[in-house]
Amino acid sequence: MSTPDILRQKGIKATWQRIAVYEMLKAKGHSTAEDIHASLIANLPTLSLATVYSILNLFYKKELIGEVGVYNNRSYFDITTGFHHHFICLRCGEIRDLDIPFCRALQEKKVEGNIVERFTGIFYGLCSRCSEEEGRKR
Amino acid sequence: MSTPDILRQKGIKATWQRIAVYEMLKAKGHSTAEDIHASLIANLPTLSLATVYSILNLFYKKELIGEVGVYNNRSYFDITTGFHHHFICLRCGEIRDLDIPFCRALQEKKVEGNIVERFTGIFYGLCSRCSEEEGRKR
DNA sequence: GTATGTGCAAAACCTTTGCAGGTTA
DNA sequence: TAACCTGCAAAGGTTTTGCACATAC
Repeated sequence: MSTPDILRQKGIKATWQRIAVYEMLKAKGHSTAEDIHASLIANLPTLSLATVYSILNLFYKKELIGEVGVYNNRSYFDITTGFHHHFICLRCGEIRDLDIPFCRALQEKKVEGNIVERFTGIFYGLCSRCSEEEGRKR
Repeated sequence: MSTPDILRQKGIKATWQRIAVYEMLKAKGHSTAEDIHASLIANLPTLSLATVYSILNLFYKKELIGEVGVYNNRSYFDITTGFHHHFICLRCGEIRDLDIPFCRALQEKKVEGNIVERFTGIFYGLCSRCSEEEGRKR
């Protein structure tokens, strides 16, 4: 399905700015507003950062995109919407999707009597590549 | 053990500001720097917000306290340090500790080949109390 | 054509920093 | 006493807002 159709399906009017932001998030994976703006501005010099923020917030509210969470005081967004965990490397900053089986409570969208709407799960540490490199140094 | 001793045991010099912040976090549970400052300022008018920030960051670095994560762009701290999940109610803002059994990978401090140092897991939704109240309204 | 989105600049917000003066051990 | 901590104010960085203009449907 084309990006304009994906947007319209969620009730989002398809402007070229929105199409560009959506496709850049899909291409780059986990990104901040600033990341996406920086990547787009070369080809779209008139696109403003405030617009990127507003578009990402709209997409998130309409459940077109998900969020990784806040890292270094910046919000990272995710093209994937389903509940899943992330791993963030404190050395290289890479963000990886994890495929951890969820507990039954979460699959039922209920934990300890509370109704779950959203979930954020982040592991922080050394990614496998960085820990290999650190090991080689010693 | 007294608060000064708890601090010193972690290699933290026991000033009255630090003792006050630690005891307030223990009393209030999950709190932001602003929360703690607001609660203390009535009795300790000279305590500055910048000091509360610096104390909480110090405690966190020394692993005396934990963190819930970032919610509404504010960092919430936790008197408990062990890995555990939280539930945040989007209606009343209450933060609850959850007792979800962790997957084996996490207990091993390793997930998919990556070494885990820290973990943040937050469920967002309607807490049991709020969902009862909402149900009563309808 | 009309409702809605965008761009710009400024504001709002939380958090950190630099430095002078004060306090702990 | 020596090292360290605190308070103040100002700066830093991200995100939001208000308004005039432009665009999608």
